[in-house]
Amino acid sequence: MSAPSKGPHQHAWALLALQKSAPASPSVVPWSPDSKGSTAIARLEGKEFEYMIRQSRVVIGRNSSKGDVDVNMGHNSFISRKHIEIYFDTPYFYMQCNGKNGVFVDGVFQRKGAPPFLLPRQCTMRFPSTNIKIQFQSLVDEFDPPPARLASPPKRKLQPLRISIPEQDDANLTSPFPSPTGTISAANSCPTSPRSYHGSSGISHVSGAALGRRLGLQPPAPTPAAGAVMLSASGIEGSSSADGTKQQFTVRHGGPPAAVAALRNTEIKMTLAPGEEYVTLNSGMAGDGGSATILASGGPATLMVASSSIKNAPETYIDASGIIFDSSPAAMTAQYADDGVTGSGIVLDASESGGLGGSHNGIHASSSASGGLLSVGAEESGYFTSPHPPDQPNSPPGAKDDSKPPYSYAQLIVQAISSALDKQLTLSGIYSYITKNYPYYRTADKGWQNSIRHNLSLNRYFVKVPRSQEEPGKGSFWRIDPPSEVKLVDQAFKRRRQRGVPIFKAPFSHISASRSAPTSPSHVGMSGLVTPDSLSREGSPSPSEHYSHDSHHYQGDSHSYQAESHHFTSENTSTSSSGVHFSDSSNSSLYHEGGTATLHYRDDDLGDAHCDVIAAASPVRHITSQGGKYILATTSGANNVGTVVKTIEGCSIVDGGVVKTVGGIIEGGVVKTLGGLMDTSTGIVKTVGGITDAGCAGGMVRTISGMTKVDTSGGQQVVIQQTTSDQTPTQVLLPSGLSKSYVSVNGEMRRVISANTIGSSNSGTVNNSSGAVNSNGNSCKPQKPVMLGIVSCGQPQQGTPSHMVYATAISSNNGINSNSSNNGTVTVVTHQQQETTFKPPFMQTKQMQISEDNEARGTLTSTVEPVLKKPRCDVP
DNA sequence: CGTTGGATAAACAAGC
DNA sequence: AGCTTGTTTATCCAAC
Repeated sequence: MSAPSKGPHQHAWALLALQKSAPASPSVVPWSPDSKGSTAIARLEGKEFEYMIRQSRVVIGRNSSKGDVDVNMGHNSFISRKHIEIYFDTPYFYMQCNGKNGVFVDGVFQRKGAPPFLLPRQCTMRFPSTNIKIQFQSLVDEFDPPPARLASPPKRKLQPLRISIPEQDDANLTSPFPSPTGTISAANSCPTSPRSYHGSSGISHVSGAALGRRLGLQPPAPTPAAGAVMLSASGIEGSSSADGTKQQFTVRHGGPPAAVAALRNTEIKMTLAPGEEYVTLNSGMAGDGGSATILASGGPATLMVASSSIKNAPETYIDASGIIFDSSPAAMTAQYADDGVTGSGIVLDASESGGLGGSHNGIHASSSASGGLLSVGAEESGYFTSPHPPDQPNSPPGAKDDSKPPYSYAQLIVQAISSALDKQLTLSGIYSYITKNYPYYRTADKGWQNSIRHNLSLNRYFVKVPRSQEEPGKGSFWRIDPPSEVKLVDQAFKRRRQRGVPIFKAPFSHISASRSAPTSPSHVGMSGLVTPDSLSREGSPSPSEHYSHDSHHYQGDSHSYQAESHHFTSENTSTSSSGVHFSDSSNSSLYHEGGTATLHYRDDDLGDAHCDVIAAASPVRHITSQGGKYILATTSGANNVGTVVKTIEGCSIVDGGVVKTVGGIIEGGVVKTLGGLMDTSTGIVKTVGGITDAGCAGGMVRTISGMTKVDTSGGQQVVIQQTTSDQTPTQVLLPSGLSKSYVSVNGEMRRVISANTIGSSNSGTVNNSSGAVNSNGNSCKPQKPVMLGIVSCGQPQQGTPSHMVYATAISSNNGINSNSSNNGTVTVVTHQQQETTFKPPFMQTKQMQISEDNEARGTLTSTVEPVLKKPRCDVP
């Protein structure tokens, strides 16, 4: 190899000649072994320091208990202890990167373990995921380095990543549920459920996350010119024009799908594999940042990101999470047209973390008009600029070895389910996901499957969705309890300590130690997942906690259940390794000080939810993601004073002093939902953590913290028929024709399996004192409603037709119609029949007032805790 | 030490 | 009958 031999054992340093320095340059000095230790041979300059290299080898990194380095870059989790070594090997300087995140040298990424890199006389090194830079300048200029490795960085083609990509064909063959449409599931090509198709045209969906993880090609090296862009969407080969103003990237992929990126003055040419035809980039954030969609169907297409949008929006986020491939070879060109926004560009960030999470962790591209530097993170473990602290790596699924993955079974299940396009999987689908992505389980005996089933049954955040009767297949679908889903997904890839394996010190342990809401169901265990025990065993909230709700403990039996509400504490999640990528093209100081932030999310007495971001010493730049919803805390761009928190969720980016929502929607600085949906056209909150019918507009709230898929055309609505006697179960009445719909019953997904028709004569039992009148004043009495069926806990007991009915649905003013001024009250009533044979687990009433000002004011009162999952019905 | 989180095993039932 | 799916109980272990 052309790289020089390692080590500074040189004997020819005396050959160095005296040099005169340019006036504006640091002094260039002669160097000889005799002068070692006294004469600087190179200079390192950081933002606040200057270091003269006088020895043959310097180590740049961060000090630790294991010792100090020569150049301490401070405590930054993105910098490894011995991140870079620079050594002098006559007559050149070389750089060896040992930092897990690699390093950028003049914008060219150097991965860990790469051969020694011949440093040019002057260059800038930047630590990935940070804006921490070091200028290197050789003071020994007798010999200019040959233009070896830097001669044509844009065209340099590096080794492809070695990624273990499960064989798709094999997967499809072995999948118990091969997609009827040839769907490639979101991130891992894991088998999808029979319903995991979108549309009917055989479109395959591949998330950006998948792209970032799975594609194995070296990103093109950017030019270091002003306004340079860098593309790290893996799977893209790049080339650049000589002047660096135009780059072209061609995506090739034989098996895995391709990545796409859009960059200033950059064409992205995608050559789609057979069977893949077009690609979409979906954008919809950042104010008027607009939507960028590529649809290259059978021919080239161009992504145009209107630069006017760039001008008007400091940051434009392009969510390329849903990249669609179809069925014939095609070429697509994505182009970002720059019409004068100097220095602006688009940062593409193909998040890896939570990559199995599918579309919610897609590619996010941001651009800024303020600077030319673009950082990009289409990240691959150990290769790209990892979002993960070096000490806390997060390997993607698709384990590269057969060792046991560092995830609990519950995490694996969450990974699997969240990877499915429709966020549900059968048991066998879960199996397949695991065996597909973690080879360990291919060879292990079947005990792990038992454990998977055990976890599904035991953990109440896994909810079973029965199939409809006419649907083929065995077993139910499993989902993640919607109120918990965001958190669980966010935690699903956090490595946990392997049993018997010593653990490194968590970089943010001081945050981890702060357990803000120990009684919360969101309590995060070591694996980051809520466990039944944590939900049931823990005691009352500590008085010191800010957790301000009423007691949510049902003390009726040995189980004490916590309310699954919309308040939760992010805890250490926050902060760190959950896979948030922060890309910033500004030249302002940039920090990733996850350790300085504590994120508390709460419902305070006013009913407003907000998160206090407590920044210690440094501006917080990097907080958390919650199920793919990014919360970025930054210093303000203008003057670096104060903390500006940006919450990015779906379609809103909001600056403000506090985080407004976690997973909710903010508009104009006003919290609109607490993780729910809002009709963005009218600003009317539709749900609090729930779902309305599609698009919110004109729809009705269907659930609170649940999900329904209900066609509400025609003004139909869900009606709850509440229990009026011990002999009558609570029923959820749905509009007719909903035999394949979902309803949320106390947070549990249920499919409508009964087509029982209840005549309108039943209206007398509808729990609606006013007769269920919709916004138009018309009767909402359902026409031929479909009875969901008896929603009961466990098996009906002999002689007691319906114990423990947990029906949760919309009652009363259940039609919150955007056309109406009726912001209404959504009342959720769960009724517990009392029987002498067992204790009622709870009687719960939730009220959520959606106020006139469209701010979500979730006031939740619970007399006792709801039993949300796996309730024991046979308690004697 | 007790508690907690998690892994593992196994009994058992229901349904295909 | 055998398998898969799902529930439940029990035990063990390591970390806290």
